[in-house]
Amino acid sequence: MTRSSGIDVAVSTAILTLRRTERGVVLSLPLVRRTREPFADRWALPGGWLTATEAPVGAAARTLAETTGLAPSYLEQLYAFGAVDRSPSRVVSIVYWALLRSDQVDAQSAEYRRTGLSPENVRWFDADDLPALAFDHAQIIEYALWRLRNKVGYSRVAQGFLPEEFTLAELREAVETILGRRLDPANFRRQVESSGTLIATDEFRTGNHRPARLYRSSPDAELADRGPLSSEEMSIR
Amino acid sequence: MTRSSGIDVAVSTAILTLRRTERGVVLSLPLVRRTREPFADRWALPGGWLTATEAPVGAAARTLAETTGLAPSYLEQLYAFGAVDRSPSRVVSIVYWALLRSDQVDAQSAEYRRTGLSPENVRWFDADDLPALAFDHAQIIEYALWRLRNKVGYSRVAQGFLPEEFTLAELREAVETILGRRLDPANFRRQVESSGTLIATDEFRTGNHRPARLYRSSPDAELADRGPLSSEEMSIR
DNA sequence: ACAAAAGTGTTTATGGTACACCCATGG
DNA sequence: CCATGGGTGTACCATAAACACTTTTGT
Repeated sequence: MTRSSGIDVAVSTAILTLRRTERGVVLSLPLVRRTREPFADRWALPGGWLTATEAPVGAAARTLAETTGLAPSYLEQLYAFGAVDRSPSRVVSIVYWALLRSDQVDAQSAEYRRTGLSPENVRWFDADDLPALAFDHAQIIEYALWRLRNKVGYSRVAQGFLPEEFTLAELREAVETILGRRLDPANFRRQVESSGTLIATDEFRTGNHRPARLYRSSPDAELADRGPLSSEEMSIR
Repeated sequence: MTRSSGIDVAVSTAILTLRRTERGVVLSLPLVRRTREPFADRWALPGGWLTATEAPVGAAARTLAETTGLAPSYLEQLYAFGAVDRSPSRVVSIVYWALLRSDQVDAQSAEYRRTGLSPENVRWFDADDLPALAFDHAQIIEYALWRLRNKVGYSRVAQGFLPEEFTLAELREAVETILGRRLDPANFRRQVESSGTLIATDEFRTGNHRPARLYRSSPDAELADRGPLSSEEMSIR
């Protein structure tokens, strides 16, 4: 039997969320500091080896939970990277990309600050201010961001960043951050309203000005097309 | 070292072309009859094990050439399939999809008929009339066709099926076959002309009626976005 | 001359964009 | 009552769809 011996399979995930910082809302992602060679002490995408009894998407969900303690609101395969020279040993990485609700990330961070114990070797970075990365992870993140920016235009992935209930201004701010440009509030409202992906509640967010109606994601559909995980998904659901 | 031992990596390719049959032009693809277990005697996508010294895209191009004797006009990664139960042994398949120029396929078939020697265990099937397939290859082909139909709407992949020079009616027939519906010739002409992806020649195809101008694909751009193969592609180019 | 495909013109609908304007609340 | 964001109305422009019409060839 001639098989592909000598090739290891890894699963990594680009985990994206929106964080409120001094310079406004920014796209952020958690990275893990490597403890071994190759690329010891460099930052890398969370991940690990694919085990014999685990589906790739399951491995992605597991490592995501291990590094962040959270469940993703969206998870999709990004690409399989397998160039011969991308690692000293021969590694094929199946990379996923995921979205986390920013309120859950904020709650998590507050919890860490409160208890004083936060995960070692995990840190959140702004997507536009990344450190030197291990392997080809810089290009991978670049591609994940491209995919996100692309998909936000024809799907409702942006809702994956937001809590259960949100205002249209909050949804618009998320999209604006992803795209890196401002949108017309009036036109944004009409587009998203006519798309039928939102459910208006009777509640309002009260603040400094006129209260804004709260919406929630319509539950009857996916945030976006996630590809052919029909069969794969069986094993995780 | 805990690695992903026990997992084999395969590369398969859904190779698509258009063939002229009794019932008009149809989407077709070559399948290979398996000679071993599992799924012996079943039809399957062309492919093989990923070797330690080969990039996945290179393996796809190689097996494609081995089964068809042709070079693809388009080649893109489709998805990495890795469900635990998709094969008796643990196999992760990195699947690509490719387009072949129909004139090259026709010439190849004519050559085989002429010489009498055609590849054993390889046969072309209509995409809408497939036999029982090995593994999860039926779903894989379904997804490849979905991707093609999707991408034909916002790129010029359809040109990958056509020879060097072609008429707008031929391009339209290709798109109509992919989408499974008729298009308005006048509107189709304007859209493709204004897209700037075609170069008009001074030649005309003479036939039963008014001669049609021949066009060729503009060479300065890809047929479609093929994802992040920047680094991978280095090794094959 | 006629059939049929190549190619042009015109009308209408639709969706996005820009922007003026009104509404409701906190201060 | 004023500043500010929430929310509505409307004109404008680009593109897609539908379809009438002209052109050019083979028979």
